[in-house]
Amino acid sequence: MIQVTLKDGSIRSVEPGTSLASLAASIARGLGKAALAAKVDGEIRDLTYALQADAEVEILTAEGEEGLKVLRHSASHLLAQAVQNLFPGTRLGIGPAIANGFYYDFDSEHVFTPEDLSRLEAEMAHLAKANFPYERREVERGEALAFFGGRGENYKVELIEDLPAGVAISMYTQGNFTDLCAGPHVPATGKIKAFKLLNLAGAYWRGNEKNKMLQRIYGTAFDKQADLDDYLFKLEEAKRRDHRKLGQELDLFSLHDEGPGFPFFHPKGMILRNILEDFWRLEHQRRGYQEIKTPIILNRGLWEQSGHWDHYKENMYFTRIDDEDYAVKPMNCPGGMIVYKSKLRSYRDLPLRLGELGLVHRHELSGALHGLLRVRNFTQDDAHIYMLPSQIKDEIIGVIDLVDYFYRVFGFEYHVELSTRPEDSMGSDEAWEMATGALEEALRAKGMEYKVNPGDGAFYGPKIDFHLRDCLDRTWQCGTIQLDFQMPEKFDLTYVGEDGQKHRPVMIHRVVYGSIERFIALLLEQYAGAFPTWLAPVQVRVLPISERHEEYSDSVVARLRELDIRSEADDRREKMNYKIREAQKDKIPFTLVVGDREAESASVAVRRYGQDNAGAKMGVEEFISLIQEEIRSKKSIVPQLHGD
RNA sequence: GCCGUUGUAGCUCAGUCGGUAGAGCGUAUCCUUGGUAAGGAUAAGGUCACCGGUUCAAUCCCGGUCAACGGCUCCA
Repeated sequence: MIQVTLKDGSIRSVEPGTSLASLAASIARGLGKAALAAKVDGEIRDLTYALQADAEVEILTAEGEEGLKVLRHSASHLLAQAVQNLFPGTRLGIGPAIANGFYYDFDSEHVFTPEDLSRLEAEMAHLAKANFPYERREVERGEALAFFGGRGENYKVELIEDLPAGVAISMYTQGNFTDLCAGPHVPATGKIKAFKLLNLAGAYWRGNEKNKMLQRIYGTAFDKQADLDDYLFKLEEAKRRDHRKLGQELDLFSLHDEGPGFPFFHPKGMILRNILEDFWRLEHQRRGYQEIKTPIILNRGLWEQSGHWDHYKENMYFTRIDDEDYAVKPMNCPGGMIVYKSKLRSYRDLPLRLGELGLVHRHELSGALHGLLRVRNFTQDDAHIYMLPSQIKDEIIGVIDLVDYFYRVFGFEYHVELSTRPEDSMGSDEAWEMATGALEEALRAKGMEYKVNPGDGAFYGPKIDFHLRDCLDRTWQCGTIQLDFQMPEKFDLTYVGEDGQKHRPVMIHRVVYGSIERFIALLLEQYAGAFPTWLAPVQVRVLPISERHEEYSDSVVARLRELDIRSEADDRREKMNYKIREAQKDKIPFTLVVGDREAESASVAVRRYGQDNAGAKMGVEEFISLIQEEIRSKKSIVPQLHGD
């Protein structure tokens, strides 16, 4: 007998050779039915796996993330089977489970259309009903190559050839379909009950743009239809809070054919921008930053000196002035260098923190543009910190704290990534190691968790990136801290040390919002367009009940405006219900209804955004202190994200 | 940039199997003077993305361009 330790700590004795399926069934009949796979000593296995020695076992069901992942991976095989049945000759790429579902990449003569998706779903349902078991077979490399080679599956052959020697090569078969796959899988296709194919996309084989583009089909699968319906509903909800839609509805900004990727900001969008910038200036001033502004177009020589000409040219725009080459700045740093060098600096001046809200232009690929999240010109809330080597750690920590403070104010959750040296970069290995080490050290000192992105750094230095999430769960880099030993060298930056000699400063490039545009997009999605009072373009709308209340309504607006509370009156000849509805649709934090009763007593009837009840009547001055406190405290209510 | 889809009024969308277009919302004007999510009437508003081709005739069919959307690649 062997001893099996279950997740709850209990121990069971079973015969050697007992399968995980029968173990699950012996624990509870329900578990036997729900089991999809199991974790044995940390490794996820098929239920057919036979236990041979003492082990820790956790039965996985679709209730848990890992079980759901196995289910989705199996669903991708089901899709591949359906595709090959309906479109014979289609060659297979890869088909993994991903965050909220799965995909499979295909190479087919046939170009898949959205209509094909429902046909494929029907075929998948048919194959699921047949309840084919997923059968695992481990084979020799030669056999695997012969099998897939014989079927013309050149992508699978390539995968097998790249597998390191000594690795077990396994194939899974369900009915008439066999795929190269490490597994594990659910016991049989019948386990896949609730699934949906979502969209079609092109994807380069192995993610390399030099390779052929395959056709990718995305889908998702859940344990129960109700869960699937719930997920699809959430997707619809997410679309409702899409910043592109809200930006138009709330009249914040627009995008036009005349300037693809170059956003137009409307009056209300400008209010928001300006608030974000005012807040930024205030907080930076408090932390010892000074502000500068450098030109948007600068001479070619500067960009050659900075390395951008060699390493960033594809992303830059150029122009000619008086027969000389100029470039539109894609980054603010070279201009900042010139400011640093405009006078002699002493070690006493360091750390020197120079901030710049700089408008940069980058030529992004046309297919990459996305609302305000990916544009071709944007304002970076940049700053460059010039310092002594001994100040590096404290300065990085200072920036980490600053970013954290900002994101907290807006109620953002974020995660951190550390990006290391890319292939196309400049500088010595030692400098890169030193810089990367310094960033890591600061992260460790803050006790922050982070993910490493090898090769994702800037061409002049490694970086710490802060990522925020959009309404569709995609993450976007916003804040970043980049340690740079190259630019000071390239530009021969110096400071005069205690010893009276010239020394080389170290510098940090950093942004907090990242880009004002991107940050606004994420704020819109974060609040679903219902901005907290301090950010709302219109904070108060006053609704006079009839024409004879206009005078009073105007006096209330005038009083509020006197105190810089952004207010307006809606004195259209419309019914109260109509005006209330509009004020709610415009997501204005406070709607004040004024009629005879209010005019007589210098009061207002306050209705808050999103609250159904007719609000309380209160004195004008009382309302003013309420809203002022709310603005001062930057109070925000973050609506539930993603409904979960 | 690549793959796929889409492009009709300010917005959301119908429609025309080839005979130059329609609704709702919004806007304007008039009526209604109203108490917490849509009162009524009338009117204005479109080179059917753009450029070519086929045709007696193109918004519709074909080709190209541009843009948007979903991805891939890339990135704040």
